[in-house]
Amino acid sequence: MRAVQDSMDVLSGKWKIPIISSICYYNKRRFSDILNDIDGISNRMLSKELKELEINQLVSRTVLDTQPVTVEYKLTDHGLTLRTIINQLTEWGIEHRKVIIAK
Amino acid sequence: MRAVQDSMDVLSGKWKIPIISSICYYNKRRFSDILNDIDGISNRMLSKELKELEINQLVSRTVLDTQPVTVEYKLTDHGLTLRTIINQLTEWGIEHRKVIIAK
DNA sequence: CAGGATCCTATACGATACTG
DNA sequence: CAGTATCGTATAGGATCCTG
Repeated sequence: MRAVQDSMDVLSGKWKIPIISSICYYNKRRFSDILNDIDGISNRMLSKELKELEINQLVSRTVLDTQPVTVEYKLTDHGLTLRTIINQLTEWGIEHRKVIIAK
Repeated sequence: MRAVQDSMDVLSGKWKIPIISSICYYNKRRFSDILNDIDGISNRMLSKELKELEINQLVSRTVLDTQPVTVEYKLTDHGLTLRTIINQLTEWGIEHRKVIIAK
């Protein structure tokens, strides 16, 4: 189980996967856009989680020379390897909903 | 992002995925065996998480008529649909470890 | 063996306000 | 716009002991 626990150490929590999903879906995504994509997240949490994802090399941060400043997030090559997992989790969420409602 | 958040509502946390992995790997698994499979989990947490997984219809519980009582956990059909995701998360954990160490 | 009860701590998370 | 600071609450989780 060790390997899967390593994954969850990085991906667990309420927001990591949704954040990665947002960036993945749009390829590049600005802070405020991610904030809007994800239902219920606060700027404090988004900031904190993005920092952790950066430390774990899943996400890269680029400050754009605009006025006012905007910041663009992308998935790193390593982050992109999560793509199929994200897609499957999305499909699974839809199916899961049906199962629970059916009961 | 809604669908992936639905998934994470059910799967998030430190232990759910490792628990599912353990049961999935062995097909059937007893309480004490899962306890041993997963590094660092307490019986309190295992009990609590299994109950939640049962409520979400991912796991089924069977009390065996032995002395003393043993309890066997299996994945439901719905739980089994997580199989490929679990496998990919396992592989990803291994790769992630390499990436982090390489840095 | 499989848990429940109790108690306690850590941290995840939320709300609001502020700044370069 | 993209955060940081501060504060407060809730929940996750750990340790230990107990029981049918």
